[in-house]
Amino acid sequence: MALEHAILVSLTERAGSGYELARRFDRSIGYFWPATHQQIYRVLRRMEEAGWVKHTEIAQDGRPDKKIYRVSAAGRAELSRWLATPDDPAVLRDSLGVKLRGASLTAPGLVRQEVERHRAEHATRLELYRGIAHRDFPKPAKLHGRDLHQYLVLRGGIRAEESFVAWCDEVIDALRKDKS
Amino acid sequence: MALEHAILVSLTERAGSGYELARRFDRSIGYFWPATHQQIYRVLRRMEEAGWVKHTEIAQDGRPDKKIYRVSAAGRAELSRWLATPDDPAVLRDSLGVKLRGASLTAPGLVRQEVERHRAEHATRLELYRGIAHRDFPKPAKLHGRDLHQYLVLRGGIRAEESFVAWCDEVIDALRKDKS
DNA sequence: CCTACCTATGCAACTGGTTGCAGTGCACCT
DNA sequence: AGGTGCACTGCAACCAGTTGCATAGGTAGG
Repeated sequence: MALEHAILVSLTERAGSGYELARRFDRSIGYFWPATHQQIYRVLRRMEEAGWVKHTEIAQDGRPDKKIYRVSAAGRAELSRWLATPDDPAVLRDSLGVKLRGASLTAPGLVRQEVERHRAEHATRLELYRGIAHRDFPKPAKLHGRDLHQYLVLRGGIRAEESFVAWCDEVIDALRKDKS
Repeated sequence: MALEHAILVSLTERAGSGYELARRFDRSIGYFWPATHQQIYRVLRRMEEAGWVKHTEIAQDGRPDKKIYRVSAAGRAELSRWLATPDDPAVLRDSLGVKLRGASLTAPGLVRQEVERHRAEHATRLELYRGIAHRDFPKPAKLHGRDLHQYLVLRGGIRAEESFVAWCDEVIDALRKDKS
């Protein structure tokens, strides 16, 4: 139920079209709340019906018209309401855990390879996050307000990936030793 | 798409009814792949149609009849196939990140309180996991095969919760300092 | 005695998210 | 000239997961 609110946060920072939102999600919020353009379009329409956003059509030449959405007063109110409402902590859900539990039901080494694959992908994402942190927030101690919040979210991504990679290493190591 | 496979893993370890599976999910696999009894019943029926499991009805007195499911040869084959198929790494999806990004749009301290709440819940879960690890796996260095795999999954949960709690502390600290 | 919870299964309605497809026109590369 | 890819919107079908409810007898506690 937070996609609406993720969109409200993003549109509050800066108005934009569904397409632009999808790009933004790909590049930043989406690292922590993924969404496809389909979903964004659908939710935007629903949000407009609820009166949380309104759009103005912009004709462009050379490329399709676009609809720029901006947050209404009702949308701001809804966002405040949501920010003040506690919600349940997110749960872990990773098929790699299931595979690991079933590891002894297949060829030795097979699941280890899968763990290695995941490790590599998470390490790549970690590097991506670290790059963003380095480029966009070179002096984290000086940050305040919105910039600080954005940085802290990124820190969450970095920590999550770091710990995932470390876990993969522990698993790979243990599986290697177990086989010998 | 892994619920089927989580069930296959669990039923391979030991046959059981839908209800029992739901209990087991609550107590162990479900920490890493949550599922309600509704979903389990529905998926079990689908799996039986696919020929992956079959059930035998057990009449009980005093309590309702139950259907004990066990994995068929086709189910074992499907599980092997799945174990050998790579899948995409799980993505982070936590509304707390969205709230943090919107923190400056509301009263100072409000989002910090929510982070504190989440910290407390994750810390509780961490203690739960540590307790299980301590009780069920007192000598981790000696583990092999299935026990080792189960332990490693638990380690993943412990690491994830540890890193989440540490992140919360970082966030709480930074938000406190920012306000002054 | 009454309430509340446990075992055990299940239906129905809904919400959220994914996948595949479709159309338009420009820009770039070969 | 032809293909790929980007910008921009959207429909339709599907899959996965959640929530609320129903049924039914047993056991434990106030």
